[in-house]
Amino acid sequence: MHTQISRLLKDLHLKATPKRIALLEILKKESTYLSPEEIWDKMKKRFARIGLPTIYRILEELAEGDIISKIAHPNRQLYYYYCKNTHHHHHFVCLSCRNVSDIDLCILTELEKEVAENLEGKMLSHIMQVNGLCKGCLNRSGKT
Amino acid sequence: MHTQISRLLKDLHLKATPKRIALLEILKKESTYLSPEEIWDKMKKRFARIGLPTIYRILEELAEGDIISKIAHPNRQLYYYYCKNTHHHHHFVCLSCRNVSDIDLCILTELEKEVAENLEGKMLSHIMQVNGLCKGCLNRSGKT
DNA sequence: TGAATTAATAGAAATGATTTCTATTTAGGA
DNA sequence: TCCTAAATAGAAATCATTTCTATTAATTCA
Repeated sequence: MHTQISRLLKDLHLKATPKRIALLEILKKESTYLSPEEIWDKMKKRFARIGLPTIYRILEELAEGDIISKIAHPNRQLYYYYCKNTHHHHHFVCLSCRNVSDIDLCILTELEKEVAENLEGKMLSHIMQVNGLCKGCLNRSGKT
Repeated sequence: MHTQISRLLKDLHLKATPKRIALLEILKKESTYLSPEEIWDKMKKRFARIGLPTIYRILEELAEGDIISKIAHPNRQLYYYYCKNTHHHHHFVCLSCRNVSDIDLCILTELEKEVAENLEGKMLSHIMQVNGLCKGCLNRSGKT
């Protein structure tokens, strides 16, 4: 049902357009992170006319609304991933197969405390991501 | 003395060229992070002929050798910063005045443990950076 | 239900940080 | 001092991302 997705969008004050719904469905279905162009390719199968800027815009809106998460790849490209896990956490991303695992180490409170108490500053955002090779890719490479 | 800087470069198997030495001097002198173009501007005052690609190349070499550190700005540009602190740590970067403070919370071992034990994966790299407003900028904005 | 209103989109074009390429120069060892 | 590999200049290319404007579509509410 699109109902839940529509609600999700409405809650963000975004109109539930077919393209936004489809994009979210695509990301939800995918188990790995995707690049904007890859998402575009999948969208082109559903829509005769669809521009890449639309993909970028929707991704940005959804990431802004914390519906999807950005993956910062060492190659400096951005990728996007839909994560069911809604509480604050971080990701271990496999650079080989693009799988994403949650890391539940919560450093958020400690960081905020450190910044507030020791530095007397204000934390606005933080980036925290672990890149590596997942279990599956390690095993596979070992067998080569 | 350039001697220490020369040694630093030699240890990385990089020739101690005047430009590499000057770039490191510039970064060492600076208390904030700088963009490649800003570094270029400063270098142009010392060298009649100097190309921006050279700046990028040197910065990459030095960052690769852990002599300087990259600052990933939310605006998606890279900045560079010379940090005296040589042990593993992370940075609190002020988005307003560009000051950098060290954060000594060491999550590295916990992360590695989490990845190795829970996920059975291999950590290759991690990004961890806290963005915000430093004490000085907070006070300044309060007085406005 | 059907305009009216406002947001969303297409498509082309621009942007701009970063990289690549080739000829030339230079550092550092022999 | 000479040689050779490494470093650099300068121009050009790359390419992810953004901007712009005209057009279309979703929602509102009479």
